[in-house]
Amino acid sequence: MTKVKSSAPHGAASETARERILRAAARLYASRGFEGTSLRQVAEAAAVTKPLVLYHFESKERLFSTLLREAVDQYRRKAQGIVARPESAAERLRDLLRAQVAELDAAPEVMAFAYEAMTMPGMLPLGFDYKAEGRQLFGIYVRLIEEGQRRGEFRATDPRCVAGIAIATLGLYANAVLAGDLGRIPKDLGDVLYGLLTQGVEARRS
Amino acid sequence: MTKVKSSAPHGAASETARERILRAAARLYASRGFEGTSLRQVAEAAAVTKPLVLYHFESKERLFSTLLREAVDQYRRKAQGIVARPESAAERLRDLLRAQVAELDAAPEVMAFAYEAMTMPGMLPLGFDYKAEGRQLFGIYVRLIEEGQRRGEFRATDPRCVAGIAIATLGLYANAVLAGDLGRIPKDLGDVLYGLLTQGVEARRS
DNA sequence: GTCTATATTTAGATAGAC
DNA sequence: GTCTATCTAAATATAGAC
Repeated sequence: MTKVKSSAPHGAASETARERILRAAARLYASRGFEGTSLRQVAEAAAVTKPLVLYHFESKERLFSTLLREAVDQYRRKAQGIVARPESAAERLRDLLRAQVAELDAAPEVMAFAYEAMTMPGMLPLGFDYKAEGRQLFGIYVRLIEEGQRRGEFRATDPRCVAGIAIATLGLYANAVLAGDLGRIPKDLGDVLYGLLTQGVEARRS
Repeated sequence: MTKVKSSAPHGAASETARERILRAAARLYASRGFEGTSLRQVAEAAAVTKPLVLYHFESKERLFSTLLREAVDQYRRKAQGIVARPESAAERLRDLLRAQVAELDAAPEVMAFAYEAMTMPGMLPLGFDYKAEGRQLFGIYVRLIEEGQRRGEFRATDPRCVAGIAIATLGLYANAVLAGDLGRIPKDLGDVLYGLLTQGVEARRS
């Protein structure tokens, strides 16, 4: 711990250079990909110099992996907390979608970045299997659908397809917001997605 | 037209260097993105030299735009042919999904490449608005859903969310195949996706 | 922690022989 | 059409002052 000479203490509101770098990197990686983003661009977007980025994160790869690990850990912890609840599978699916939509709305650049890193066919030469983390989140959805099927709440269909639909759609919305095609995430996106996932679009005869 | 001195005539089976370059580029762009893919990598994957790539395509950007235009044109023509049929909206939606799944299965690297280019938040400095092309395909889905709603076949919900679900899911499967997470596209993916999109996962009381 | 150099590698692209 | 050799610009990363 070094001496605090700026106005804000360590964890406080005023944004440190390190935090600015992480935010700028998430946005750039989401937009241009890992190899499409240079340290110069990150430094400029964060209003610092290139060597300072390397001072804080050691290398371009470490900046990427730090960012990804933090994002995925956060999503996974929240998701695990929701699926562990003693409710019906349908209710937990609804809450899981709502929670992920809330995270998407709060930081679309982080979700777009994480989705891209997870689904990208190529494997970046990082020191850890970052895609295994993403598969865990996917697995949470799959197990929830399977549980609902065992309980008779959900019909027999490929649970991985259902999980894929949910995650892919969140990724698409994240990209749409970042691209400016969508001003903001619709407040009820979680419920709309839940409604489509469980009921479909087809009109019912009453 | 230059003199034909190799064994195969212009449009024939034996793969030309030009075609090998296009295939290799689709795969690499899908995996690593535009800026993450170097001409050296494209040349190596196509088993030619770097200057030959530039001889055929003039620049890295022109290689990318040639590839994207051909892919999107193909998808759009086929989609327009299907939605113009005199059938119910539900039947056309099913056929559209089946057709896109067939294209996904035939060339997953092309669909993954096109999906990534279309949904990527950042805009590459190419000479044309390549994302407008993708929005046309999206619009085909949206109008089909809206028509189904007017006919009373589909219930009232956000048609853009339905279109997004369909397209995003196809993109995810394309990436999964390319990444090796999925051996092959399931034969019935079009029907499974259609079933989920129209009926949802929820079990019905009979 | 933050900066100004600068070293080193690799990128996209061209020239010119065959 | 395809190659070898080479140019120029930009990338990641380091050294060292403050």
